[in-house]
Amino acid sequence: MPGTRDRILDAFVDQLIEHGIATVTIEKVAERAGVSKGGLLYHFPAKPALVEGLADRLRAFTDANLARADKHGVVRTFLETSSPDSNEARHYWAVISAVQADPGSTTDRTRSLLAAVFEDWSTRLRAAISDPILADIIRFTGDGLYLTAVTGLPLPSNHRIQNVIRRLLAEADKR
Amino acid sequence: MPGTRDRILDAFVDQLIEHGIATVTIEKVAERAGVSKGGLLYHFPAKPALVEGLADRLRAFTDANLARADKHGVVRTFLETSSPDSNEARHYWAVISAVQADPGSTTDRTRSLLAAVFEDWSTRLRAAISDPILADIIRFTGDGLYLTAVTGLPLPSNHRIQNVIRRLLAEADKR
Amino acid sequence: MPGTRDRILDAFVDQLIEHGIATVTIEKVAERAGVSKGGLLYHFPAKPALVEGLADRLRAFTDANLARADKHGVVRTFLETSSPDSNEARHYWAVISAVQADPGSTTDRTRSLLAAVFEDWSTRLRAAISDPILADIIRFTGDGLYLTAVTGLPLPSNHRIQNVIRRLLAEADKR
Amino acid sequence: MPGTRDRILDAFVDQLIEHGIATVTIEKVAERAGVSKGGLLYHFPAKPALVEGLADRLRAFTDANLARADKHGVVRTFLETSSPDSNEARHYWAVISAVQADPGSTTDRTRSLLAAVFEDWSTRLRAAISDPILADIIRFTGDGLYLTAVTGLPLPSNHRIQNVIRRLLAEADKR
DNA sequence: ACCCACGGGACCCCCCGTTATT
DNA sequence: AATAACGGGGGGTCCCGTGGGT
Repeated sequence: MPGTRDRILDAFVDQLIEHGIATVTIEKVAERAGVSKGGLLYHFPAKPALVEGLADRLRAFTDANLARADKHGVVRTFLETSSPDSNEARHYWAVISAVQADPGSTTDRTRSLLAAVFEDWSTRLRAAISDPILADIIRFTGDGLYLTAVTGLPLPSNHRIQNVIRRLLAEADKR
Repeated sequence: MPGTRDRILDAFVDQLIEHGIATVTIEKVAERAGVSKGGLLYHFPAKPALVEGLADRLRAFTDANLARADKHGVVRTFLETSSPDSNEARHYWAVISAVQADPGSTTDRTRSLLAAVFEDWSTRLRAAISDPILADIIRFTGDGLYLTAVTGLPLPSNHRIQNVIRRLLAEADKR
Repeated sequence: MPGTRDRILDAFVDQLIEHGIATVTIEKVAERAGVSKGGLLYHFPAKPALVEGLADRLRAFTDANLARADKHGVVRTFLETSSPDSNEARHYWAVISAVQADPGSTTDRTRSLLAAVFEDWSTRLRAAISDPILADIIRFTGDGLYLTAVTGLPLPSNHRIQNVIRRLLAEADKR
Repeated sequence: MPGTRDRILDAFVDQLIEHGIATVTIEKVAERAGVSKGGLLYHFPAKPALVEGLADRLRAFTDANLARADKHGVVRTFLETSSPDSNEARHYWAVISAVQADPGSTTDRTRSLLAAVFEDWSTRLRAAISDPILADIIRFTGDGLYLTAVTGLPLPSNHRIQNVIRRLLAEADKR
């Protein structure tokens, strides 16, 4: 059984993905995590701390994926972790949502953790692909794909998406 | 002097872009628009109606840009309107933010207006570019670029962005 | 076609009886009457005036019934007008509801019109029935019956109610 | 010192009886109960819950009175509890007022509690009085008396009221 | 480590009544 | 006689965070 802290963060992410950041209240998260509100606030003294907890886990997930990228290939790993179902992607979106919805109540640490994750992938892609412009294109395509999915906008058919991925992989190999 | 309705919607977009959806309260919007709370609610009886008003204007902006695309070129126009400063992009983001923050309180009309705008650009790009996979890549790159900017994530230097755009324009011309 | 004033008062009574005094807003009444809110407020400058208009009509209905009582018998007429469907009973209840819900915003005129109607029936019953105690019993039974029905409490079967009425008529005749 | 819940319900009843249901706001009730708005809402998450709390207490008062009726006589106890000053009568009226003012926001539980109290008295009266028609007359007279008092309509002199009660007691004894 | 009871601020929205206009 | 647009107050309730207790 995972620790209380992790159960709380899981509940936060789940609630946000399912119903949107505006519906994420301390009470609902606590309930989903099977704790009382007081219990939650013991672990995370206030809402920004919750988001920071998410950012910390995002950092951890990213580190794991970056390590995996050494063996499986950077481009492939990047595009895989961009799938809206991956833990990294879910946390990525959760933190972005929270920060974006109310930038005023975001801790500096959250902001820099988020930016670092973004930069790390960008750097790694540019290191792995000799053509730097193509690296950026891959980076933005991945983000566009992912954000389109996560914002609920209509996605092209899976077939088309696979074609996009194949093409980018091929281009990256060519150079 | 623009009509009250439009002043209200302007204030809504401005507040959201500047401070995030969580800070958009009826009262602040009313104040920014120079109208009383009651006056605002006369025109938009509830918050979802405000978002729907935004979606209507997004539709109008998109129509104008789609028309312009016939003369200026689809790819170029698309990438231009993706600039976070364009009226279309601002409305696009505002509506996405609102829908995403609380999908439960979004009208069906808002949802379908938003999806239609997305689809219209996608269709137009695929019609203008003979290589359909490239069309999708351009589409997602544009979205990724735009959403990165608008979510406050670190953007690459302007130089790099221009290179990406130039490359995509060249590729689209080639085929 | 009835005048606007009467259409408004009809709408007021209908809305109150159907959905309760708390749901009676100027706007809803206006809509039901097919007038704009401004139109309504032209005829009744404020809410207490509306209730007073109702009390005036209650007075008129009561006068008609009191006149009818001379021919049809006081007890019988009283019990008939106590039926929750009669116009007098509906107005009676509407005014009582309004006064009771917020005695603070009731005009003196409304209050005295209401009391007068009550007293007039009481006096007339006592004049018609030689036994004054029986007259009071009939009076209160009628009110109890009526108020039970109008407050939505469970009524005895119609058979039982008819028995009550028959018994009271017989007793009144006896003395 | 009574529990917070009870202090809140007391304040609710007092405010309603003194100034009418339309003046019963959460804030005023909280203030009268010496608790903050938030504190009140902790115990009663919404207004209908408050009314339901009243209905629960009405049920309790009624049970106590029904028990007392075994020793003191049903008719006498019924007419006594119909006095507008009794706790049962006050709660009875408060719940009826609330339900009647806005039937749409009444919980099913409140409705059935109210109806059950009404029926229980009715049944008990009919069991105690051999003449069922007289039982109904007593029932409605009691209600009429009580509701007349509580709605602020002019009551006959106390002397006349006592006569009515004496007469009914005598009639009930006779058969 | 966790929970219950509570204070208090804010937000949404309702609703009344006024004013300018026709 | 009637309407549209608007100002402004207030009520319900949500939600955060605190503090005492276990």
